[in-house]
Amino acid sequence: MKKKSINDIAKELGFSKTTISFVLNNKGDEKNISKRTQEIILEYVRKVNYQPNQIAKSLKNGKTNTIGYLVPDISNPFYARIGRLIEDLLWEQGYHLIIGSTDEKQEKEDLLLSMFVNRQVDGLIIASCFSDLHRLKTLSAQNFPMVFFDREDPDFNANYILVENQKPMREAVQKIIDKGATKIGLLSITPNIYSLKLRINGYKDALAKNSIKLDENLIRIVDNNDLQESTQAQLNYLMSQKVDAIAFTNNQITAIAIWWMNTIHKKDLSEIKFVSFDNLDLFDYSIPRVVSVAQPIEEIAKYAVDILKEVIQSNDRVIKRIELKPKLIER
Amino acid sequence: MKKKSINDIAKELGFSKTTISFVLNNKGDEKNISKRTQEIILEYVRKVNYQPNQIAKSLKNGKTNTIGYLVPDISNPFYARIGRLIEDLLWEQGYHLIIGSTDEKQEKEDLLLSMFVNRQVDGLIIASCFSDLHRLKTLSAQNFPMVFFDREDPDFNANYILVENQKPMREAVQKIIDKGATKIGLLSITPNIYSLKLRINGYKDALAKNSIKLDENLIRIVDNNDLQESTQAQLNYLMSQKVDAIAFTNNQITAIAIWWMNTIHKKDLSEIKFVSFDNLDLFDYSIPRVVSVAQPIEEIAKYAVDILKEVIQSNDRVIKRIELKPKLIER
DNA sequence: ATGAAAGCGCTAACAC
DNA sequence: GTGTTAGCGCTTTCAT
Repeated sequence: MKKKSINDIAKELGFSKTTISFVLNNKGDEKNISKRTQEIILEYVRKVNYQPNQIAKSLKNGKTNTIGYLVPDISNPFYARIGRLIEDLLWEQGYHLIIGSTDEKQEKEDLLLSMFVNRQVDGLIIASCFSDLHRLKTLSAQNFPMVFFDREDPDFNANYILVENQKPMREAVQKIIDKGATKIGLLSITPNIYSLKLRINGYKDALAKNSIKLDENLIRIVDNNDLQESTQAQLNYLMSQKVDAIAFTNNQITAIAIWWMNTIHKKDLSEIKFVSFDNLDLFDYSIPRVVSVAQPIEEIAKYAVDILKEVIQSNDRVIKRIELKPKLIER
Repeated sequence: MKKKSINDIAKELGFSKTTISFVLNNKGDEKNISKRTQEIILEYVRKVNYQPNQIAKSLKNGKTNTIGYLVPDISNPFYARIGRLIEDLLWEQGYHLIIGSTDEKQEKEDLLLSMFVNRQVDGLIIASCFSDLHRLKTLSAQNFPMVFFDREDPDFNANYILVENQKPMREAVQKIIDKGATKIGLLSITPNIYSLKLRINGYKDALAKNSIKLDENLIRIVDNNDLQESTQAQLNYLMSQKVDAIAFTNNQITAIAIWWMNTIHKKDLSEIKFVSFDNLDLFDYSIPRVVSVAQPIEEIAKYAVDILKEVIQSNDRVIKRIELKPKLIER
C-alpha cells in the first residue's frame, strides 16, 4: 500500500491540489475556500490519516526544520545533556535534531559538516574542533546559520556561546592551594582547542600567584584516541611523582581518574585533591574530593537555541559572543 | 549567493543535467560518458565545490538515508551510549541519526513517531513505551522498517532486541540474599512497560525462592514526572522501614539513590546493599555496594543496526526476536 | 470559491 | 555519447 499523496486526495475528492493544500495549511479562510469544502477535506484527511510528505515540502520551501548538532561525542554526559535540552527547546518550535559525533577527528567533522549542509539543515549547533577553518569561514560568509559552543577559535569570528575558562580554573586551583596543596599536577585531553589552552593557563596562573614553581613534567596530556588507557598511564605517572593534587581540564578524564583511584590504585584516596573543569553529580560524594567548575548547561542550551533562531530569522549578519560564568563548587 | 544546482552546472558547462548526474553518481563509464567529459565535469565540480541537494535526491529516490532513534531520554547514559554506537555503525553505511526523546510520555511518542514517518526516515530504532499500539501496528503492517529494543509489548509482534529481565534480576537479588539480606525493598520507575514488570517479578521470584514473605509495602514506584524528588521520597520511606537492601529496576534511580545516601541521608552506607538493573561505571567503587545487571550495549547496538538493515533491504516481512544475556556483576 | 500550471533539484527511461 | 523529458509531492501565482 503506497502512501497517499495530496494528488490522490484531490482526485478522490474531486478538488484540485491547490484547494487541498490551502485547507491543509490552514489557509482555507484566507483563500476563501467555502466552509463546506474545508469540512469535507479535513474530514476525509482525518479518515484516511493522510500525512504530508515533509521531504517534498522541504524541497519546495527550502526549509527542513532540522538542526544539526555536531559534537565530539554524544555519549559524553556534558554533550548529551545539552543535546537533550536543545532538543526540547527546538521541539517547541517544530524543529528536529540530527546528531553527529566527531570524536575530535578532523575528517569526521569535515564530512559530517558537509553531509549536514547537503541535507539542508536549517542551522547548526556545534562544538567544533575547528579542523577545517576554511570550510567554516566559507559557510559563515554565506550566512549559513551556525552557533558554536563550548569551544572557540580566536581566528574565527562567529556566534559563540562560551563559558569563561581561565579565571574559573585559576580560582578552582586556588581553592585547593588554600587547602594546602603544593605539588599540583595537571591532566588534559589534547589541547588543540583554544578553550582547553585557557584552562591550562588558569592552572598556571594559580601556581604563579602562589609562587609555586611550574614543573612542566607535571602537565600531562592524554591521547584522545585512547582516552581510557592513556589517562590511566598518565595518572600513574603523576602519582609516582607524589603530587598532592591534580587538576583536570574536563569531566571525562576526571571520571576515569576517580574510577582508577578507587579500583586500581586504591591508595592516597583521602590525601589527594582533585580539581575538575565540568561538574558531575557523582562529585558530590566521590573520593578523592573534587572542586569543580560547573558549566551552566541550561543557559548554554537556551542561548544556543535563541541565537540560532535569531540568525535563521534575520536577513542580515548577526554575530554574537556570549560568555557565561560557570559556578565554582567547593567540596 | 544561492547554492549551485545541477542545472546551473549543466548550463555553465554546456552539457545536459543527465550527463552531469551520471558522472556525479559514478555511472560515467556504465553510461558510456567519454573520459574527457567526465574529467571536465569532475574538475569543474571540484572547483566550484558543488554539493548535491540531498533533499531533492531523497524526494526522487524515496530514500533519506536517515534513521530515527526514539528513546525515553537521550541524556540517560544507557540510551546515549547505545545511540552513539548506533550512530557509528550507521555512519559506516551512509546513514544519519535523527533523535527524539519521549520522556515516557504518550503524546510525545506519538507525535515524534508521526513526525519521523512524515520526514520519511528510512527506518526506526525505538525504545517504545507502546503508548499507541494501534499506530505501531499499522506501521508494522505497512512493513515500515522498525526495530524495538530495551522494551517489549507482548501484544505486539515486531523486531525486538531484548535482554533477559526476570531471571537476571532474580539472580542479582539472590546474590544479596546470600550475603545476608532479609528485608529487601524494591524501587522502580512506573512499570507501564512489560520489561519492568519482568524485573519486578524477578525480585519477587528471589524472595519466594528463599521463603521471604513478600511485603507489598516495600515495593515502591517513583513518579516518572518528578524522578529526582519522588525517588528521594521513596528512599526515605524504605530507609525508615529499616530495609537492609534495595533493588532498583534501572540505573537512573540507582544513581539518584547513591547520591541521596551519600549527600542527604549519610547513614547506613555500609550496612545497606543495592541491586541495580543496568550498570554504571561508578558502581565499581560507589558505596553502598551495588550488585548490577549489565546490559550488553555493544551487542544491542549491533543487532539493532543489522536487523534494521535486513528489514530495509528485504522485500518480504522479517520478524526477529533476539534475547541477549546480560552480565551479572558482583561487588 | 476553485483550478491550472510552473517549479523546487534531482534521476533515469527513452530518444537520437 | 549525450540530450529530452517526465515525474517525485508539494506550494503558490495567476486565471477564471
